[in-house]
Amino acid sequence: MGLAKTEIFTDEQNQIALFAKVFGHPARVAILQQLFKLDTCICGDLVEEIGLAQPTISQHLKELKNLGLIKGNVEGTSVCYCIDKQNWSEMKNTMLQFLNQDITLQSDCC
Amino acid sequence: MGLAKTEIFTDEQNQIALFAKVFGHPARVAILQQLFKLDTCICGDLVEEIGLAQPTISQHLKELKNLGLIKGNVEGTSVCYCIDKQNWSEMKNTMLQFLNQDITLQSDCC
DNA sequence: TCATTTAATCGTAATATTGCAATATACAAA
DNA sequence: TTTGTATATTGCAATATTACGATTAAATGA
Repeated sequence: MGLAKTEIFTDEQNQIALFAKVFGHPARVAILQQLFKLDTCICGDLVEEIGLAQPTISQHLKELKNLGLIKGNVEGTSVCYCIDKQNWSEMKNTMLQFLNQDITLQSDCC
Repeated sequence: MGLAKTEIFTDEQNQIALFAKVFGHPARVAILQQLFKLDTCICGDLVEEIGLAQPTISQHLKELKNLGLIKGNVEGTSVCYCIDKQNWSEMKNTMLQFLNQDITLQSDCC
């Protein structure tokens, strides 16, 4: 198969999985950290910084953009990417709720 | 390829990606939510609850166990799974640090 | 012992992901 | 217009993931 049976899960479960999936590759983690670190926008310096081929970085950027976590502005021949703070915040709420499930859990059982 | 070039990333980036990857499938999200919800351990009721075949659930449980997020106790013919609170907490710290990167970010740039 | 129950493992088909070379596109400068 | 620069897209090979039927393994009960 190779494809998840999304129809049997809730929207929330699918959404969490979608967000998590995009963080499931170190290159995308590194790209996001770099964008946060520079605060200001960055272009294809990412290719040099990360150390993967340009088409590969471009592909990862596309996935991040598809989820709305980053946005890109064309500036001349180069493109300037940065974090979409609004969408990042919304994503964070969803993920935090999932991660914080343990605070209501009483005791170990096994 | 199909395999990530983990050697060019930091341990932290790879670890974040590993954790995120395991959350990147709705079935594993659902399993974890169910284990949290029941507080007490649950066995292969997960198979009925989730709606995937038994070998599929078993496979997902294995991945969660490999990362240390859950543990399983054999009880007679059945196996009782539950959250490993200690490891969950450690994972959460790592993920929270990643998700909270935005709190130091000043202003939008693009 | 033998049948039953429960869960893990094996094998495999269908599909997804990763990475990059080659190419295309879009813009700027000469 | 031509040339160069930066990025996106295409195509493809290697590998990973998902799902499940068939089987195995382990424990219980008759």
